[in-house]
Amino acid sequence: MPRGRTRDTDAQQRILDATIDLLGSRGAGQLRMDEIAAGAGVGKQTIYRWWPSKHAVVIDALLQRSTKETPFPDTGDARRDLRSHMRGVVRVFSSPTGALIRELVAESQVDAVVARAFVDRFWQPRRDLSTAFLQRAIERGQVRDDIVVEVALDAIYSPLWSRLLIGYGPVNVRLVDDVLAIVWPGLAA
Amino acid sequence: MPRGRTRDTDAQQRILDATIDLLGSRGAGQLRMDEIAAGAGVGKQTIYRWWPSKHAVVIDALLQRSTKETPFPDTGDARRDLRSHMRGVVRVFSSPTGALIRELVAESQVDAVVARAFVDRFWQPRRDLSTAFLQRAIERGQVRDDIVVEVALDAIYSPLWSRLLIGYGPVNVRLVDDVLAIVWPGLAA
Amino acid sequence: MPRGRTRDTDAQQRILDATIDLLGSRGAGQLRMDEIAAGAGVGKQTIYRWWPSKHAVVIDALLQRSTKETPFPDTGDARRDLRSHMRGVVRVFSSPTGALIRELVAESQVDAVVARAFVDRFWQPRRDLSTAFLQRAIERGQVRDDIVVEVALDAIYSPLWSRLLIGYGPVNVRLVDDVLAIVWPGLAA
Amino acid sequence: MPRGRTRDTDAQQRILDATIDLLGSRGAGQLRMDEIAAGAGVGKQTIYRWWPSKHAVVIDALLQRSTKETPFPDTGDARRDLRSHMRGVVRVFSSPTGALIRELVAESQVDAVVARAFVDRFWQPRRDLSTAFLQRAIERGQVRDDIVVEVALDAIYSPLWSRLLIGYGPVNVRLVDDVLAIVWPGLAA
DNA sequence: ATATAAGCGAGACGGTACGTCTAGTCTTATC
DNA sequence: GATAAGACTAGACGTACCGTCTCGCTTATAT
Repeated sequence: MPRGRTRDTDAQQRILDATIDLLGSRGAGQLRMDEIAAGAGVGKQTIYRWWPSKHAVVIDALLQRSTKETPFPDTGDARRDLRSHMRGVVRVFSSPTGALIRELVAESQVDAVVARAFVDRFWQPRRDLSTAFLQRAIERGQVRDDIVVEVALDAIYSPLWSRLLIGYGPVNVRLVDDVLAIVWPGLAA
Repeated sequence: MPRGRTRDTDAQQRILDATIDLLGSRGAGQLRMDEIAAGAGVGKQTIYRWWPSKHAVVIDALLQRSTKETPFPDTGDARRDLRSHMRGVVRVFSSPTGALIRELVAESQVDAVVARAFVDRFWQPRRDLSTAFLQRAIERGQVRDDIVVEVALDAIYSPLWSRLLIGYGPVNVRLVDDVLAIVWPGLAA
Repeated sequence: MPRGRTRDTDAQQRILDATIDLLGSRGAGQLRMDEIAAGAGVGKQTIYRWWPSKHAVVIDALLQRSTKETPFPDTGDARRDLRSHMRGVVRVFSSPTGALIRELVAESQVDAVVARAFVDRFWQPRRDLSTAFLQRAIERGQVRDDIVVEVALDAIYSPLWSRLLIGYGPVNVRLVDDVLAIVWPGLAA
Repeated sequence: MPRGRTRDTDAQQRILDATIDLLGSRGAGQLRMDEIAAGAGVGKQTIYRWWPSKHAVVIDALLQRSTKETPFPDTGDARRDLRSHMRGVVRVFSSPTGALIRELVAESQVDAVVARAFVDRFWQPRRDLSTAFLQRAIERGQVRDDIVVEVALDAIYSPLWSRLLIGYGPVNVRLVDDVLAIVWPGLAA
């Protein structure tokens, strides 16, 4: 065993929790390093030991919080499963996680490193799950096989994203059904 | 007419131009009040006299620059007209105007006043034109009359927006055609 | 006679009055050009038409206000006349004129032009009167003829000035008598 | 002992040094916070953390620089000792310290807090030394015991001060002798 | 009577320094 | 030796005030 004080592994968790608390309660853009540190009962240096920047913390907080938040059911009915997943996305957007996402998208406009990390670590893994879902549905013959999958997913999900980010309209269950009503005809086999 | 020296509209224009130059050349988040003032040959106070915040300037710059940038043609063929308009949007997103939009969306996550102004002054007027277009197409019998127009427009345009803001894929002419391929079947009468 | 509207000589007076009012009521360092203009019901340009800077106005206000404020009596008794004059100085220092003087001395530390103007136009004329008074007393045989007159006047008056400017002690009638008690023996023939 | 990084006394010293350099080389009123910070290699916040205002820095610079600059000799000959001390004051007034003093007196006209600090921390301690000196001389029978000590010191020193601050005449060794020639007769027992 | 011209109040202008804020780094005493 | 505390550098922010410039109005002389 090395000498000296042992690492406080709990601190890392408290930092992520404080990040979510602050962003969730005050909204995107109101996050201060001093406050994360104070809220976690931690020195700022401890944060910077593990993360290179404020937004790296936010990404990890987002990843930890949102793991398995929106699973894909597999009932065999592709439309129903998709609807179920989209409802999960709506719930996430309305939760504190929504504030984390908004914070990161805001910073993504400014900082290409954050943008890259957000896409690679948050967006793409979830997109991959959706892609797999859609391809399964194609193989089962529930969805047409001549569509561009990537763009199909855009048509399905991006209305939720643009409303989250621009705020011109509600993000709710009703929206999910309206989107499907319009998009599904172009997808169904 | 009020007494006193009148507002220097040339200075106002130089401020908006400097804003666009700086945002266009350096990207969102790289805009500094001192630099706008220096670039416009203006004192900072002159900016603050007429705009309440940096982002109010950006909104005005955006509005001035983007007027009539993406007109709606009316050939009678709704799909063709829509495609033409979407290509215009793609062009705008790739121009310096795209940087203005990204700057404002970033700030919208943080500042509700900016978010409101962006929607009311930029987004909604353009959305109204799109809405009118779609309703015209419905009346002509080219588009189904049982869709939710607002959501239909989301399905059409939001893929462009989410790619602009999140950056997971290209925003180009190809995307326009792919989106139409998926969405149009659900719209066509 | 030149064409055009004639100068409003009353405005000049209102400017000086406003300057004294503001300095007198709020103290040195609290004088703003905008407020002088507003107080005098005048545009700032009108002030700058007649005076090159804010402190040039203050000097003129001081000169106008203090003319003949502290006359030298001539009773034939040099000590008594001197005491009477010093009492006048004490009164001036306690009046709004004191604030004008403090303002100008403050600016004199910073601006050599103001310093020069203050000495040449305010200080030296008064000093000349004192010098004349002292020389008269020497001629009459009431004051020794082997003193350096300039320095004798310093010994007499500068205690009042240093107290005005540094504020370590009161400037009152009692001080006048105490100063004379100490200095007069070195002056009396 | 409190936790956390301790005050960087070297930075503190560099701030005071930069203050003296700037004031000494450019004169009173030419001191800029940004330049002190740049000259000291320090952030502005560090200055404001330890001093409430620019002039609080100047006072501390003055105190540090002038400690023991003008000691009182004690040869037993009061007039000679006084002359020696006054020559020290003349030297100080001609040094960069003179610029610090002029800066503080200028601000004293405007800011009562600075005025109070200047008197309490700089003026009064030195005045106390002079008072003690004079009382010693009285006890030794070299100076009359019926004078007001405070005013005697005014008569001695204030000619130097009023010339420093108003600038109507030189502050040099000659002045010291001339002042003593006039004032000493009123003091000597 | 009309044209011309200077002075005027109002207030916008360019510029400079201010004091504040917060990111990310560095240093100390403590555990 | 890792930690909490917190001081550190750097740099943008929004405000205040100076002295200048410009507008439309007023007041006078010259035609």
